[in-house]
Amino acid sequence: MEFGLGVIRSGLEGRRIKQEKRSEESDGGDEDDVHPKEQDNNNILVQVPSMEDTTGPTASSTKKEEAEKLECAKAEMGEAKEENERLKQHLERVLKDYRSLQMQFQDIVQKEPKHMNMITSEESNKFDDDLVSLSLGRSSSSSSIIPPRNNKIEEYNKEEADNDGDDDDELALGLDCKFQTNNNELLTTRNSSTSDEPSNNNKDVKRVVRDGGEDNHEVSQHNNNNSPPKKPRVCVRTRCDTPTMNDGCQWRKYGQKIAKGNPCPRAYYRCTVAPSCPVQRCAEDMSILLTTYEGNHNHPLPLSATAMASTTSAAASMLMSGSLPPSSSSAAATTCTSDLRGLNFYLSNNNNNNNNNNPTLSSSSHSHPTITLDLTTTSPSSRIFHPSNYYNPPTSSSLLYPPSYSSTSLNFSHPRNYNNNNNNNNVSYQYYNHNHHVPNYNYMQKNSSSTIVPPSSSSHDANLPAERIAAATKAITADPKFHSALAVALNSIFNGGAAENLGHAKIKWGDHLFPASSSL
DNA sequence: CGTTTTTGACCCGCGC
DNA sequence: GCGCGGGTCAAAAACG
Repeated sequence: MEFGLGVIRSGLEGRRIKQEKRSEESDGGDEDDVHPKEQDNNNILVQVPSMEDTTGPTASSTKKEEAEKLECAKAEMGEAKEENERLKQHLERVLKDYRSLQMQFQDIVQKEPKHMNMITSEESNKFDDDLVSLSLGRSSSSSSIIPPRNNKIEEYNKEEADNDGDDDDELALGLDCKFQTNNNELLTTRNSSTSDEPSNNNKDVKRVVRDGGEDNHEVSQHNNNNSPPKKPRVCVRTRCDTPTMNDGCQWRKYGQKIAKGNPCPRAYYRCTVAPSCPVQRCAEDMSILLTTYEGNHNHPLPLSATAMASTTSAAASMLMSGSLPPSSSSAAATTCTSDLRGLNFYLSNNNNNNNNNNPTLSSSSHSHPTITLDLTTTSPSSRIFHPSNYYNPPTSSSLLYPPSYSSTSLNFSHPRNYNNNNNNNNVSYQYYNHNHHVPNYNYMQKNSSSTIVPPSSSSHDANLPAERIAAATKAITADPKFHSALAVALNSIFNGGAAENLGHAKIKWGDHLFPASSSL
């Protein structure tokens, strides 16, 4: 961890890091998967001097030593290979467990349709994991969303009919998530317009507003004010040492500002494949990286980027659909935050949390509706759904959130570091490992006009995050009150390369609490 | 030479 | 209306 180095490594440092990163990527993704032991072995092999260098009276003994070293290195390499095989088997086993878990999940959903608030049980039964689309490519119907509840459905259907054909072939990515049902219907949650659309597409926003109550005040206010709705933002707090979070996308920095009261500059990034994706880093704790996603990708995403995109998409869906519990709710783990950019709150919240170190998901209020996924902390799974263990009474300032936006925090469990509160950096570390499968983005940029075909889904490594994210996204959008659904999504990301901790993950659905890995 | 980063200027929304 | 701060622009610099 490089405390004090600075958030945005300006000048040479930042550039050096990026260049190093590029060189790593250009070496080929598979090489990044080399087990540390194998890397060590490679080093050993390289360090073995050439036989030609051994001359003189000590040549024979040197040769002997070298031969021993070589044998030793070979032995270690063999061990590493064996371990690699074991890990592969482990991964396969976890995948199998995961699919088994999916089956359990579907069984539960089918048995208890009462938990499905946003969609009917029939619709939920139609879902097939193989048919889940995360809206990561071209969408044929951008306007189809989860129908509103109550008697607004008719109105929704009317609008839907009027809208048919208007948005065909629209590129919609990022903050959309879409489920394809068995009868080829597309169920999409839409939170904001794509960059190609007018930003004030109130119709889309209105459709995801829940009827009645005060949960929808944020969006309805937009409508009342005749002002364009602000795009939802999804903040992801992670611990990492790099200037930006490696989320699978390629970002280009276009600006930097010194935020008042923040020693770390806030950098602005755009997705270089297409505009509209600013990313910010802003933190007091130098190890904290706050990445804010706003807007939708309007281009196909590399598979490795779909995990974060779909997670943020799902989170934004929850936010904009008003499915997050109101701040006044007595729902578990609900806290109030005054301001997204009031990072003091988040940081102090964590720091003062008596080592609970619970990852939190917070939707906070500002000019933009924002939801924050706090991935910097860990929590014992035994506390996951016991809010009294980690609920922090809101500070006086945290109660000052504007009424226009609900301010909500969800808590979820992070299975990693189950017993290790001091190893927070593992979170980001594992995430970066996850990006070892990042495709060659230079290719994408140079061939931006051509169709980008994602890697074959037959690859376990590449497919795993998207697969899990798909299930998680489905869970989130299926039941807006399912707080822990986001945990599924985030577990999906962070468990991509470390199956050994899945045994600590628990997923709650309705009254059911079951481990993420059924056999562990 | 093309791409990316840096950085000061500018725009705009919001609060007072 | 004014000031502040967030966000963006664009020219210059840096880099491979």
